[in-house]
Amino acid sequence: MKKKQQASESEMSEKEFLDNYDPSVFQRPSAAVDNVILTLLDDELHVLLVKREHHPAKEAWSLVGGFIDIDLDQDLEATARRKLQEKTGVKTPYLEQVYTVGTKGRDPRGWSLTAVYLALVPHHKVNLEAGPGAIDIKWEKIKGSGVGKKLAFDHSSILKECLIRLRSKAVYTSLPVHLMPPEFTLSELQSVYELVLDSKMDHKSFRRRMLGADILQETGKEKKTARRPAMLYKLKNSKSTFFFTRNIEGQQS
Amino acid sequence: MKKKQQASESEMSEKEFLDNYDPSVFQRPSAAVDNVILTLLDDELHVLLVKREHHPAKEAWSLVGGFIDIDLDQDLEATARRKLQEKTGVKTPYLEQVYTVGTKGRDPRGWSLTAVYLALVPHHKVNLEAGPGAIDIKWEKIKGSGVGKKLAFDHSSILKECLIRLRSKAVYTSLPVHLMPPEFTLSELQSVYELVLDSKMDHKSFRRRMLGADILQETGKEKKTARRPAMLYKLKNSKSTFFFTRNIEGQQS
DNA sequence: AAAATAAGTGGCTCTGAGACATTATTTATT
DNA sequence: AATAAATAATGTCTCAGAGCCACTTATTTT
Repeated sequence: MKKKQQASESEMSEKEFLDNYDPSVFQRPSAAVDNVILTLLDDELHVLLVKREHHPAKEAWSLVGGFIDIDLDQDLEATARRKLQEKTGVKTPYLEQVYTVGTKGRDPRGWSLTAVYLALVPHHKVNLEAGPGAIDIKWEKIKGSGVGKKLAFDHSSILKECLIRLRSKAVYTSLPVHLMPPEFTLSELQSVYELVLDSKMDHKSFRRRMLGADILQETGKEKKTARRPAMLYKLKNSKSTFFFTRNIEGQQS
Repeated sequence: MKKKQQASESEMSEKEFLDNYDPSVFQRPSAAVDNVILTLLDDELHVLLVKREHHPAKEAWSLVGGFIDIDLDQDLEATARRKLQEKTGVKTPYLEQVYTVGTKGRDPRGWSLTAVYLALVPHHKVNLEAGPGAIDIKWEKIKGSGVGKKLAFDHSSILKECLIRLRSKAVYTSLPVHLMPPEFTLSELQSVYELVLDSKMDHKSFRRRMLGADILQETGKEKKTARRPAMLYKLKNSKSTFFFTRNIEGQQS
């Protein structure tokens, strides 16, 4: 259903063209951003879900997203950050664009696309708020490649893709550090890797690898537990992700 | 500039909601797909460019792309394939979604986003045709992280990102095989890797790595050159990409 | 004081990359 | 026909870092 372009433009200047531009020449798909926001809670991965207030998929649980607001948002990432901050208060998460899904049928309102972002947030930074458009918000535990319930639209498959991304990157990067609290022990970090990869690792290899990457700094403090105290580390550069030249494998757990 | 949603929907069913749905509640950004189509020509990487027939950026060189046609295209990748086939006739390329750029200012017509695909095509499969909207089409040689000329909109930066993607993947995958003709020697494949990574590799390591991946099949035939003939190989599975567990580095060339 | 447990180290093997010398197979030159 | 030149292909060593696992250390519990 295209309308006709409004004039023969052969002799127009670009300025004239733009002054006459009719944005409805092509019907546009709707454009949104969805965030898969992951955190660590009770030694389990959790994803943030909101319960939709409005149609379509009213009262279904969905990822944290929304339409691009062409007045408010300078770019795609701004939409992602706006939605993220609206629900969690977190301003500076690890945020990575994963992919974009766009199909005729994924939304009953018609052709729609959504740019999917993966956000990793340390749980202590989060302040949940349902906010506009949501009647509830909660952390849902990850089981395998998703959550135990159906999600709105194609959000289950989006979540699945993001978990695949997290897991494949954990094999050759330091990505999981972005789930950690400000200070943590190497054993705690290893447990997070083991959780993400669902695989046990040798602690000697793990220590060698992480310390060799030169991304951690000793705090000098020790974690007091019921056993031998462990060194507490913090990130040297909390914004960056380290890429190893070899994969870590571990064994099936 | 939002219009008001058309009715209080609290008691509506989803069907009623959809029957009344006004898609202009939010103004939508324009949505396009752009392909970075790379091939190997005269032992150099080339990218396919078209010269724009219409405003904006009239007569500027640009990537092969266009708006999503919500009637024609089932999904984003269909748009990418449609545009690719329109210009090159290639139906089954290696095609990978790289990322999506969307900003207020990248297109003078207003907020726009484009899903960027990287296509690798063996040169012998290509049949160039300018087609509608283009007054010229050509292969432009890659120099460093781009081409020697300015491109329309933000296409220079899109091209740069795709080259980064290709180069980083060449370090740990068999991706460059998708640039090869149906049969090729290991030395020829190594030259392509060296071209992509701009780095010389040890041929023993390279052979070990490629043969160990079990993705190549001897054809039995030999390439007749002015020197010792080399074994010709073909891909075992031309659609897949192999992931190595260790990076290849090479030395600066 | 001994047992239990988690933190952390030592030191081996194994895989695959890097380096580089050597051998093999062809054409061109004499 | 013998030799030179060039590229294809192999042999074999070193090296880095993962996997493995026993051992030592520091702490609490019994």
